[in-house]
Amino acid sequence: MKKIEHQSLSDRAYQALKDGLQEGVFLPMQPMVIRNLAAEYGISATPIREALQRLVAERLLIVLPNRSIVVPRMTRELFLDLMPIRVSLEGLAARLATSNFSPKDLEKLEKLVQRVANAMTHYDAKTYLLLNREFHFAIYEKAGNPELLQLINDLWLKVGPVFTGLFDDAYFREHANDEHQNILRAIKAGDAEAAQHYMQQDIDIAAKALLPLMPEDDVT
Amino acid sequence: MKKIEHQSLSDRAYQALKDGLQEGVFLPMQPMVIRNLAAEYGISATPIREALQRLVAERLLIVLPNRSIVVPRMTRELFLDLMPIRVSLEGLAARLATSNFSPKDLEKLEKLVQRVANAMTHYDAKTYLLLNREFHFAIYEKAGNPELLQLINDLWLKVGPVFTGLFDDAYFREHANDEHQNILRAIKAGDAEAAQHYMQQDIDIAAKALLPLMPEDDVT
DNA sequence: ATGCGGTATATCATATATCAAATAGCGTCA
DNA sequence: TGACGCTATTTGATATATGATATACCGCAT
Repeated sequence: MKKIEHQSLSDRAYQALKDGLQEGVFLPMQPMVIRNLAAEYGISATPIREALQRLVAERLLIVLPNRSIVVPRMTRELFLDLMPIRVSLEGLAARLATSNFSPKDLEKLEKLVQRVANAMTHYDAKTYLLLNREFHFAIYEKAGNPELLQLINDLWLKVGPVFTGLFDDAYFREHANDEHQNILRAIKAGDAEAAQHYMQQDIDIAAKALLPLMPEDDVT
Repeated sequence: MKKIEHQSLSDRAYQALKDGLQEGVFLPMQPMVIRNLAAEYGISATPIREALQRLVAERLLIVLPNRSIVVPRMTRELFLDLMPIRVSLEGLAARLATSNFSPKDLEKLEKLVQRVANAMTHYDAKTYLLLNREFHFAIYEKAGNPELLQLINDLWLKVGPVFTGLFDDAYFREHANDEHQNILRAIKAGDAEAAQHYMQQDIDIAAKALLPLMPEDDVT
């Protein structure tokens, strides 16, 4: 008998909004009006308001001076602030994870590297992005540090929407999977420092590919 | 004419609760009952609930399976999870900060190191803790990365309450300010790598002093 | 003494009404 | 035409009532 899982409306609204964020449904700087969202989701304003406030507390949304809540526009400055943090935390995660892989885990990781390569060969940006994320989190989860995983997940939610620009960069397209292979090799060799190094390289290269796409500071 | 700053009840409740957290007013694992807090603060349940949910979203509070909200008890495991993150982020902040100090900033930092030493000489734990925090954040703020500063601030909110145990450790009492002096020297020399290294040492030494005080995993 | 069922109570979650604040729109005046 | 004042409207914030869920307590049967 399957346990009945109760989920509050607030939690469900939160998840729906978060999915919408990930899918880029909400335009940056466009007010997310509580009453409209409530009507759209067929529930009252309260759980919507709670879900929005929660996303604000998680810094995925911001409150403007007129109190409306919006998806922040990614700016060059914010992007530059986030990158060293990602390098630092994701490098740490790769280092912590390195000694925690079973042969089965390694096999899975190998398959992911291959599938990433395949997606790139076919210029399949959408699949690439999904698999890239899967590859990275297959490693970060092995770090065995829930707090760290959560922080990294939050970071990805913030910068995720701009990853779609990665395929615009020819250098990136050609070298993107090199670092994945280097990371994999280091992990297989149990070389935590190397894994950290190549993970940081991967993030650095991606950041350099994306930076030209970042708008100058907000001109709202 | 001073601008009239409007602050919502929800924001004010949030700040009051956060202050309470910092001062250790709320016992770990003791339910924070919305109605009681609302009565105590003289406002309705809604802004209290919002403030609590916000603190949950920031992971400073947790929701138990029975839906009550509590301050999580710091466990050995959580502590061990948080420390490498602190080492990583606060080391990064020290490194980023190193080239951003004016002579006046350095003077201020020097005074703080002296005052920390003074508090230790007088076995003044309370003053020590305040000044220690002030010293650290004087540096982190110089990193010029608001996202990073926020993350570090959050981490300090989580582990802050257990810092009171630092004075219990004789080794720590004797060596605590050594690293501060090393950090200061590195910053004055503009040596970002050294500043990072000594900052990480400082956090590491403090963690080792605190670890014996950490209870085994939750036995609620 | 223990386990079970039912009821009462406590407390969270949600809906709704109302209040508070911001903005839009309109008319008037210089 | 632009600035100002006023009103209406929109939208967030809060209060309150009610629904939903969890827990405590009691009585009864074994």
